[in-house]
Order: sequence, then C-alpha cells, then structure tokens
Amino acid sequence: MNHPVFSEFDLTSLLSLSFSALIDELHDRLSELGFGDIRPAHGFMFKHIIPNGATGIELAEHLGITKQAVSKMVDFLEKSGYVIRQTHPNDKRGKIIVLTERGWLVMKAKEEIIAEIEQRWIDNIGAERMQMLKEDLTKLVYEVNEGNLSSRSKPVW
Amino acid sequence: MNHPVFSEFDLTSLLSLSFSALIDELHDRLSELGFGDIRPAHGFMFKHIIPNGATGIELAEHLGITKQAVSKMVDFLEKSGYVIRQTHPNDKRGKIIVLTERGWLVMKAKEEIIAEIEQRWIDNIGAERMQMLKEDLTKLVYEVNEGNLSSRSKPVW
DNA sequence: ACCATATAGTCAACTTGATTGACCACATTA
DNA sequence: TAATGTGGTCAATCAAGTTGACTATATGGT
Repeated sequence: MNHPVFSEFDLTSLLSLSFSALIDELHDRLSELGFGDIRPAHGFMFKHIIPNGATGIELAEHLGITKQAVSKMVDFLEKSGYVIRQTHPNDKRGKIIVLTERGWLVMKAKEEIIAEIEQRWIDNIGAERMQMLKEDLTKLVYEVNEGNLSSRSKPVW
Repeated sequence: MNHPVFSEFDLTSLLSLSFSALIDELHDRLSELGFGDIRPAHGFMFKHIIPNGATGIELAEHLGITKQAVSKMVDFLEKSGYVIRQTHPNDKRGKIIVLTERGWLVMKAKEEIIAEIEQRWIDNIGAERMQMLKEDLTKLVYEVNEGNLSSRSKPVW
C-alpha cells in the first residue's frame, strides 16, 4: 500500500493518533498475555510505584487525580493481585503501595512490547530519524510546559 | 534553562506528554476566548462535521463511540449554540448536524492557536525537523494500524 | 507535655461521559 | 406490499472520576 508521506493530519491529530495506536496495540498484547484487566492509567501508576513503592498521595499527584480516586484504583489492583498495601514504617497513618510479583510481570511485559513496537518503527523510519523524533518531542514537551513539567500532564504509562 | 536533549522518557510517555501539553494549552486558550464549554472530543467531532455536515452515525464511527453518546454530545452542543440538527434532505429518518456561526468561530480560533503553537515549535526545533517529525509520525500511524486506519483510533481534534 | 492544626487514608454520595437495550419512524429489497 | 434493515432517541446502567465528611496519627508552637 502506498501512503501519502506528507501529512493529511495536523500535529494534534498526528500526536493523538500515534499515541493511541501505540497504546491500543500495547493493551491488546497485554490482554493476550492475560493482563486484560489492566488499563492505561494503571501502567502509569505502576511506573511511579517502581522501584520502592509510593504512598497514595504521591500517586495522586503523579496521576493528576484525587487521593480518593487513587484509593479506588488501588482497591481494584489489590483485588486483582497487582499491588499490595503495606503499612508505612515511619508513619502509622500512611501506607506504601508496592508491586506484587504479578505487578512486576506486567511491567516486564510492557517493556518488551514497547521495545518491539519501537523496533518496528525504527525498521520503518530508521534509527537516526527515531532518535531525532525523540529528541524533538522531548524539546516540545519542555517548551510547551515552559519548564514546569508534569504540573498538569495527564499521562499514561 | 538547559534541558537534557536525550530522552529521559520512553516513546509512549513522549507522545502522551506532548499531546496533552498541546491539548491543554489549546483548551486554556479557547477558554480565554469564551469557549470554555468545548471539550477535546467536541473539536474532533467538529472536524468531521466540516464542511457539509454529517449524520450521527458517521460521527459515531469517526469518534469511536456509540450513536447514543453522539446524540447526547449533539444535545449539549446544540444547546450551547455550536451546532444545529437539520432534517436530512433525502432520508426522513436522518438528520444532518452542521456547524453554526459560533461553531465556525471555534474552529477558526482552534486553527489559529494550533498554528501559533506549531510556529513556536518550529522556532525551537527548526522547520526541517518539524517536517520530518510530521512525516515520521504519519508513517508510524499507518504502520501501527497496518493500513486499517481510523478503525479504532480514539482521537481528539 | 499539651493542644491545635495538618496530613494520610477511607467511606459515601454525586457527576459525567460513556454503555446496552428497547423502541419508533422511515427505507430498502425480495 | 410485507419483511427486514437503518437513523435516531429514550431510559437505565456502568465506570471512573469528583466533593465532602470522617478517623487516626503526626507535627509544631506555647
């Protein structure tokens, strides 16, 4: 199939479409591996639980949602066996959320799948261009946020 | 401020962050212009209403949601004065959803804001790199979807 | 040491944007 | 023209978030 190279999409659509294409494939593959109950936001949470656990409030800030919403997500993930709540060593009010073995398995699977997709893209556009792509996107992320990154991001994985 | 150029983020995060940075700024600016009731999904709907209107089912397919959900969105947008439902000329069951004057104003504002942001990025990374970025993202969108584009995309604007 | 205030987490009620199912009016085709 | 298909809406429900109220524990000023 011969596709047009010059964009019929504007930048917004391109970013949106490439992102959701990536995420959709990732979650399809995770489903096949038996992780069908994992949603994109869970992955982003896991990322901040690594490597030594995190409190609910820390996760809430990272995810940009309320601590109550985090509490519910953790309820679900704990029931499904991906994380557990441990009592905080220094603060009896607090709890630390850590990954279980199953949680680590998802993270590992995710890494492998993303690496594989990324490799396909490298085969397609070349390693140099992929490097440029990443550099440029990194710059853009910093530029648009004008320095105060992660303040309002609603990220995934 | 001197930022690292080589990515501390993986591709998923980069795409997610750059996309949401873009969308956040866009909607902040639209809010300032008095379009605070417009959500990202509305913009994507508008895009497919242009230029000659669309039926609810067409929009549902484009947005990847049910026709009932579209119907609700249209209810809202009609009440807010962005679109109207016209009776379909050939099919008395159907309706065509078209933009009102106010609807066109939002689209125009959106174009200008995106163009301005894009220009900032061009100033930052250069026009050539921007062109490459778009080309590469376009390829990636096609590659990941393996030809059947827009079948499952959950896009915005 | 004590009290006032702040903080981590949970419970409950509500909101929002989607879903599924049922239905009506009109179209299409055999 | 009867049988089936299609566009749209209504209603009930679901999922994932919100706000508000509360408990238990920490912390800091006097």
